[in-house]
Amino acid sequence: MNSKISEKVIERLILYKNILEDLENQGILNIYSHQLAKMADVTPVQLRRDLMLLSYYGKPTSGYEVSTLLKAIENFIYKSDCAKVALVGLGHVGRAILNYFQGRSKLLKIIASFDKDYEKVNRVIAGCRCYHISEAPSIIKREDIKIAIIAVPQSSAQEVADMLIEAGIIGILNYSPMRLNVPANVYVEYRDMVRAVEKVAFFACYKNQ
Amino acid sequence: MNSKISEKVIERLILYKNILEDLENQGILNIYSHQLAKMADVTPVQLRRDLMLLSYYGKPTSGYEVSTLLKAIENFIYKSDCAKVALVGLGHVGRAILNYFQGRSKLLKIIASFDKDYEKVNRVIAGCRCYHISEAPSIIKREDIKIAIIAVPQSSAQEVADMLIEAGIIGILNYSPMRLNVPANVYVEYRDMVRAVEKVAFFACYKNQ
DNA sequence: ATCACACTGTTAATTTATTCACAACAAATA
DNA sequence: TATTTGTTGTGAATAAATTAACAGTGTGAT
Ligand SMILES: NC(=O)c1ccc[n+]([C@@H]2O[C@H](COP(=O)([O-])OP(=O)(O)OC[C@H]3O[C@@H](n4cnc5c(N)ncnc54)[C@H](O)[C@@H]3O)[C@@H](O)[C@H]2O)c1
Ligand SMILES: NC(=O)c1ccc[n+]([C@@H]2O[C@H](COP(=O)([O-])OP(=O)(O)OC[C@H]3O[C@@H](n4cnc5c(N)ncnc54)[C@H](O)[C@@H]3O)[C@@H](O)[C@H]2O)c1
Repeated sequence: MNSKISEKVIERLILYKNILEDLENQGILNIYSHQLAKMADVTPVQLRRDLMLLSYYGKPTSGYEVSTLLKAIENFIYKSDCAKVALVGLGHVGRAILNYFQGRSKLLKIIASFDKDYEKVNRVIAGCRCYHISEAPSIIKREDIKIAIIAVPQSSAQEVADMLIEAGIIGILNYSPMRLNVPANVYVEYRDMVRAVEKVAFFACYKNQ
Repeated sequence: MNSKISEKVIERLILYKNILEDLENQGILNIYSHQLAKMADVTPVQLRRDLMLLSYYGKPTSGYEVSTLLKAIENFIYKSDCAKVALVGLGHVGRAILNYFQGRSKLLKIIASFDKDYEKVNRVIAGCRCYHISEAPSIIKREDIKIAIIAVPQSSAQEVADMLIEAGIIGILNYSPMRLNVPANVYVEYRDMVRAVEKVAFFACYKNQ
């Protein structure tokens, strides 16, 4: 049917969505492509091109209506069967994530967290209870959770991933530096901050000769 | 001189570097492009193409020598004048970063952290002392720090960025969701985990129809 | 009314990134 | 020695992403 949707377009649409949420909160009703593009650090043409994916149309006179464009993007991006998220590993990173995440996405919710440390089990952080990792398969299946965040040490990441996938997880955000071996239908995104800083350091210097 | 270097190539080179470090620790001396490519989830051709940026050559018989290829990539990626990193904001995220980062990059070191909360000032975490944010300009100038990680609340991110840039920072890794307004010579990378999870959720569902 | 304007949506052109296809090569084998 | 094998490095081809160019359109000024 559709031609393949690229990662970059989706990243940009999600960014536009964020910006539009802010604009809506500020009570701004309409916006032109060049204004929104500036806020997103893209060209106006690219923005308009990206919006072609949606079935949404602005007006040459008043530009885009913030609320309806926002809805159109949400509609395109959000898949309601991927709304529930599990978090594995309640160490430094896991807690930072949990404290930050809840309520920040209109659709996505972390509805369970897991750890192997009994000190952490049964604690409730940001409205989310922590269960022992051994309960993960049954809870993930029962709640039909499809998305997981991995924040366990590198040495446990692969075994945790195997277990999650076995239980039905199809999307993983992996904060450990471990490269995961997963079946083809599972989507994995890696977030290693060391790599991120190295990239920044390279391009910062590169830009300045 | 050279044609422009793309972000994706650099991200991949950094990933190859990581993998090669692991291989070196495992005592593996040589590796073929198809093996390394598999570990990095790229095609062998792409890997070889990427290595064309380096002035490094493998052998048709034994492939690449792990140690020398690693050095070649380090040589290409690491710019010694961007080795020092500052961290601003010692909350949940800041502490997670500090605990994780030190010693994981051969070149980069977080040599100072800053917070406005006097409770945190003078604490030493992972060998890095925390200073009051008001001291940031002088320390950054004195130590000639060029790279910074921002982990303060969204509401303070722009003012912190302005101050850092004024003090000489040219590369920022921004963990707050705030879009920063910066001069053209400053490179900014954004790491918002809500956006990341939303991307994962989209593509996980997309992949599975 | 009509014109100039400022904007959107989209086709076409261009640039960038990836993949294909193969020459060159060194070792192993017959 | 000649041949086969498996690899690298890269020019050429293809695919993907971005940018340019412009037709269409409602608005407000003249
Ligand atoms: N991407 C980043 O920015 C970043 C930053 C810091 C750390 N990290 C990585 O994230 C991961 C977590 O880092 P951290 O600083 O939070 O570590 P941590 O040691 O503070 O926390 C790890 C948690 O995982 C739990 N755990 C360990 N094995 C488990 C298992 N098999 N099942 C369930 N839970 C298990 C531990 O009990 C602990 O609570 C590490 O892999 C680290 O390398 C990433
Ligand atoms: N990218 C992610 O994965 C992720 C995850 C969680 C939080 N966040 C974001 O990262 C930022 C920090 O989150 P957190 O959970 O660590 O928050 P936090 O409240 O735990 O920590 C913020 C820290 O910044 C300090 N601070 C505030 N204003 C400051 C200023 N002007 N100068 C210096 N220090 C200042 C505070 O004293 C505090 O120590 C927030 O913007 C949050 O939105 C990002």
